[in-house]
Order: sequence, then structure tokens, then C-alpha cells
Amino acid sequence: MNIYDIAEMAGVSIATVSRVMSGSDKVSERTRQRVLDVIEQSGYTPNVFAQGLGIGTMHSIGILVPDISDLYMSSAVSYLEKSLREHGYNCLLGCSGFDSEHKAASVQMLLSKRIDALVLVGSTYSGSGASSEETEYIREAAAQVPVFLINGAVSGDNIFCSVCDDRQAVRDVVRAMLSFGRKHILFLTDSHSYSAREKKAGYEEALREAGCPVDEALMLHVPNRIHPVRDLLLGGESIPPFDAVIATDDGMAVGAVKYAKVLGRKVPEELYVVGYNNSSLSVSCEPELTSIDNQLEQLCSGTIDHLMRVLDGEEDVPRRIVLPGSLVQRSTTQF
Amino acid sequence: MNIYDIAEMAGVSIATVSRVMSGSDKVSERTRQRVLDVIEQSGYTPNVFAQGLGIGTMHSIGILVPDISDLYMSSAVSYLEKSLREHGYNCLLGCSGFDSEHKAASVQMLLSKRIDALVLVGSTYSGSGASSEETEYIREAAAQVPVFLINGAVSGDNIFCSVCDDRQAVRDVVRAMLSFGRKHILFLTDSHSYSAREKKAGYEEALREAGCPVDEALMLHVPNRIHPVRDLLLGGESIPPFDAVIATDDGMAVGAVKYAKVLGRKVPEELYVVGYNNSSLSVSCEPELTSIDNQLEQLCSGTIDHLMRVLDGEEDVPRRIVLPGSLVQRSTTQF
DNA sequence: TCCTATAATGTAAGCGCTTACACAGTGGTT
DNA sequence: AACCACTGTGTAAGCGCTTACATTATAGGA
Repeated sequence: MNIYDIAEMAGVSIATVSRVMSGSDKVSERTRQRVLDVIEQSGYTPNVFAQGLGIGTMHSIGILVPDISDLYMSSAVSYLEKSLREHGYNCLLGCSGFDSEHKAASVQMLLSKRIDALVLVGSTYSGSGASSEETEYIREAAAQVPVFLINGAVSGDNIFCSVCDDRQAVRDVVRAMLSFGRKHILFLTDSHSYSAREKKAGYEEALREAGCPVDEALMLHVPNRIHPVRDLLLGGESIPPFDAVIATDDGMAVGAVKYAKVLGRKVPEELYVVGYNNSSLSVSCEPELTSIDNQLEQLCSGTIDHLMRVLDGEEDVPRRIVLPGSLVQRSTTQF
Repeated sequence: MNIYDIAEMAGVSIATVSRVMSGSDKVSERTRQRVLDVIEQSGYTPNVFAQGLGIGTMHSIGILVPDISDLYMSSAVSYLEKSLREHGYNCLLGCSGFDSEHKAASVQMLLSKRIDALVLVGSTYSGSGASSEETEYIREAAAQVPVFLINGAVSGDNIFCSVCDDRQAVRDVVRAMLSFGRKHILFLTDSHSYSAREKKAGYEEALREAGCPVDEALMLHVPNRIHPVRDLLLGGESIPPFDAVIATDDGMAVGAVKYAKVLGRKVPEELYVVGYNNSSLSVSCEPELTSIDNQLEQLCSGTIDHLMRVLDGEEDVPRRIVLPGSLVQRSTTQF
């Protein structure tokens, strides 16, 4: 069943059928109706490959995440998919893992499918301090299609970034903690991403401006799973005393709360804990977790807005969206 | 940059280039090398639309989930994507929501992209008791491409199912609970899926075989979020007394544990709680949650194995994978 | 030496669509 | 009545690939 069949059944030429399909206005109302009826009855669907060959696109967008089973990333994909679908675009999903080589390979795989644009979510895309290896494949991709980073920062032609102002968000929280007398703040992070570095920077800035020492021994890397956090907190490794915790993901914060209690420390009375992403984990935690909301939904929908404008050929689309983070207070802090 | 350019640069015809690309053996080693060199240097990538037009496929598989931000489904997608990638296939992801109409529309959207097969994850696909509306779109899809259900059951041509034996798993757990004297078991579920119905059936079977009454008031529907569970347990609605809980997802089980404690009930001494899916939630719960492992990873990889065999045109591919569920004991039960 | 089987390569016909261009029909101007 | 502008429709040339079939080159056997 192809366009020739439809044309024949409707007694018109294939050009007319094509025009009806594409909503071109150069078709008389009578003809249009007749063609539409035939299409309706026959259940005809145009062949996207043929369309793609003709016009160069299948209206699909590549989305690459390191790990789709991570709540943060799956939430992002959920928001992205919804927006894209509303614009009539499909999602080609790739899961890259965290290492550069695999990411580069995944990007190539997506590009080879002739996506119209590429969206990269929450990976270790680095800013000025980045190794070139880390960003080179992004630039290469950008040579072919516009690239949109969610909570990442790479500068370059055809690269657009949407970020939460993580630095400010963490700085504000640390300031608040300091003002409540919590001066020994454990900083837990699971990645070396742009975001993670910004958070770290905010942490350090707030400490410095208050004249507090920045203790490297309080800034720890952990995989974002509960057992590594347990091993860290209960493991007898020499972590200096601390009276507050900021984690760059709710998962680690939940772990901190849990094992702080095991250690007999009262949360929040003796220990403040703040998570990140304001995810569903924060409410299932006991006590409920104070968390920084990074406005992922707005970030994602804003990204797709920009993406559509870029695909529409609009000039002067902003290269950067920055949204403020905001603290959602629950029961692991007493501000 | 197309196949003609490559052919010209290599001094051969386009047919030869095509043969080299497809790994056909009818090319002399010298020519093959020359063509490969040119391809390498020029960075040529074949146009998938043209290929698709020719051979009828772009090697992509549609994956439809109701909600990708749900941990269970995002885990499934993660496993599926990995297997598919290893076989050189792409994932076209669709998020349908839970209502039939949207699902049907999403399926159409995916089919219109000429996917080679469709995988449906954990939705309300129903078995014999299903309304036809619920399954009709699946049958329609199956008329075009093979359809694979993960934890769903619809019979029909070109439809393949992979399920955990949820009925047996729940039955075993209820039997164990009964044998430990817990006779008033709250059953919490969030869906009307095939899986949910099987779990319910297992629950009822075990009660009946032990001669215990099946109390409808103990079988409750809740959205799989913490607040609905809270409202249910703390809401003063008249739930009969219970001494055990089985939830069809860890999320609800975590909520049950949390609000049972709020009510002053000791877990597991006074209340057993068992979750489902053995997800990462179960270990972050306090006390750690006993959960039924439904072997999602094996189910997914098994599904893709079958899928590949079907696409290879193999006959006699089993229509159904059934894996046993297994109980992972942690601290919310004392079996 | 000639013929034939075989291997290597080329030619050209699609695949199903979009779209530039050509052409016919219509009504309004002079 | 002749001309024009415009609308509606058709024709045909791609888009870049795969592949059946044709052709040429090569080698082995008679």
C-alpha cells in the first residue's frame, strides 16, 4: 500500500496525494476530501524512509543518558519525551554508561540514524577544566546536528546548555547551615560532572566567605547507591567529625540519614542532611529529606522549546538556560 | 557525501561499495581494502533512510512504557536497551501513560516509524478477563510487527510474552506468612495489570487453601507513591486489623513500613512487610525491606533473545517465557 | 588453443516519497 | 475577443541505497 495505490483509488496523481498528506493549501477542497476518505478507509501510512530520503529527516531526536535506571535521568527522559511528542518528534534513546569511549560510540550510533538533534542528559560533560576527550565527541556531534545539554556545560558552535544554578543553590544552603552553627559539613558526591563541580564550588565558596577551613577530608566521592554510603559512614574510615551533610543526589542523602541513625546520631538535631533533586526518595525517607529542587522539568521543557526554535531555523536562540535551584525544606534540617 | 562519491574516489562502482559495506563476500580483498580506506578517510556513513527504503528496515525496535520515571520500567528499559544495542538495534522510546487511548496512539506513532518489533513493558495488559479495548491495539500492532510483552499476557498471533510467575511467588509468601501465624494480610496494589491480577490470585489461593477468609477490605488499590499510602494507613479509613502487608511494588511497601512505624507498630515484630521487584528502594528502607525478586533482567534479556530469533525468521520460537519469582529476605519479615 | 566454470565488477531498475516545473482551466481585465 | 493572473493538478526528476542481472576477467581442463 503506497502513494500510487492511494492516487489511483482517489483518481488523482501522486503529487496531489502528497500535497494532501503534507497539508499543502494548493488542493481544492473537493479533491482533498476525496483523498482523505481513501486514506482513511485504506489505513494508509506514508513510508517514513521514503519521506526521510526526500526531505532528510524522520523527525526524531536522539536522547543520550548514562543510565536510564537512575531516577534523575529517567525523570528527565520522561519530561523530554513528553515535550518532544507534543511537537511530533520521536525519541531515539541511547544508554551510554559513564565512560567517554562508550559515550562517543553511542553518539555515533544515534547520529548514524539521522536524528535532527541530540540531547545529552546529566553526564560528565565538563566545562573549562574538561579533558578534551570528554568534550570532543560532543563537538563532533555538534558539527552534524544541534546538541543540547541538560545540566552540562560545553561551549561551542551549535551547542546549547540548560543548567540549574547549582553553585548558588549549594552556596545558599551552606550559608544557612553555617548561620545555624553547623560548620563541619560533609559533602558527598557521586560524579565529576559539570553539575557536581559547580556544587562543590558553591560549597567551597560559602565556607571561604565565612572564613571556615575547607577540609578535603570532608569532601567525598561515593557511588550513588546505599551500600557505598553505608560502607563510608560505618566503615571506620577516618572521616573528621561533621554536623551536617550535603549530598549531590537524594539517594546518597537517604543513605546518610539511614546510617547516621544507625550510628545513633539524631537527625536533624545533631545532624542536618540535605539532598539534591527533590525526588520521590526525599519523601519516603524517615525523617523526610530536605532537598534542593533543581527544576528538572522546567529545564527539560525549556530545552525542547529552544530545540524547536533552532530546528525552525530561528536565529538568536539563547545558548544557555539557567534556572535557580530552590531549597525544599522537610525534616532533616531545622532552618 | 554519498555512495557515488565513495565509488568514484575508490575507482569502483556503487554496487561494489555497497557490497563492501554489507560485508558481502563477493569482493576481492584488494578492492575491499581500497574501498574501506576511502570510507575511513572520508568518514562516510550510509544514509539509513535510503537503506531503509531499499531493505525495509532501519533496525530499530519500539519500546513502550507507561511511565519511564518509574523505577521498575526504567530498569526494564535499561536492560532492553543494552541487549538491543548488542544486537545492533536502536530503541525508539514511547511513554504512553496508563490509559488505553493514549497507548493506542503511542503504538501507532511507533509503528509509523517502521520499527521491526514492539516491546511493551509492564502496563495494564490483561489476560482472559481483559476488555477488548485494552488488547485490541496490541493485536493490531501484532498484525504489523511481532509484539513482545514483559510481564503481560495477551494471546494472539505474533504476540510473545515474558512473565514472572507472580501468582506462585505471592502464594508462597502468603503461605509462609500464614505458617507464622499472620492471618490478616493487607494486599496493596497500584494497578490492574495482568501481573497485579496474578499476584492477587496467588494471595487469594493461599488464603483459601488454608481455609482463611478472603477479606476484600484488606485488598486495596493505591497509587504507587508514598503519600497515597500514608493517607490510606493514617487516614482513619476503616481498614480491618492486619498483621502483615504484601505490596505489588517496593514503593508502596516502603510507605507501609514508614507509616506503620508512625502508627507505633513494630516491623517486623508486629507487622510483616513484603515488597515486590527487589529494587534499590528495598535496601534504603529502614528496616530493610523483604522483597520478591521478579527477575526483570533475565526476563528482558530473554525477551530480546526471542525477539532476535523471531526477526531471524526462526520458526518455533516459544511464545512464552515464565520465570519463578524468589523471595529476598531482609528485615521486614521473620520467616 | 579453445571452451567453460567461476570470481569480480558493473549496469540499471526499483524502493516510496517530495517538489520544481509544466500545463490546463477559470474568471477578470482591457 | 484576446490577454493575463491565478488556481489546481499532473509529470518527471531526483533522494541514496540494494540487488538481480549482465558483463568482463581469470583460470582450469579438454
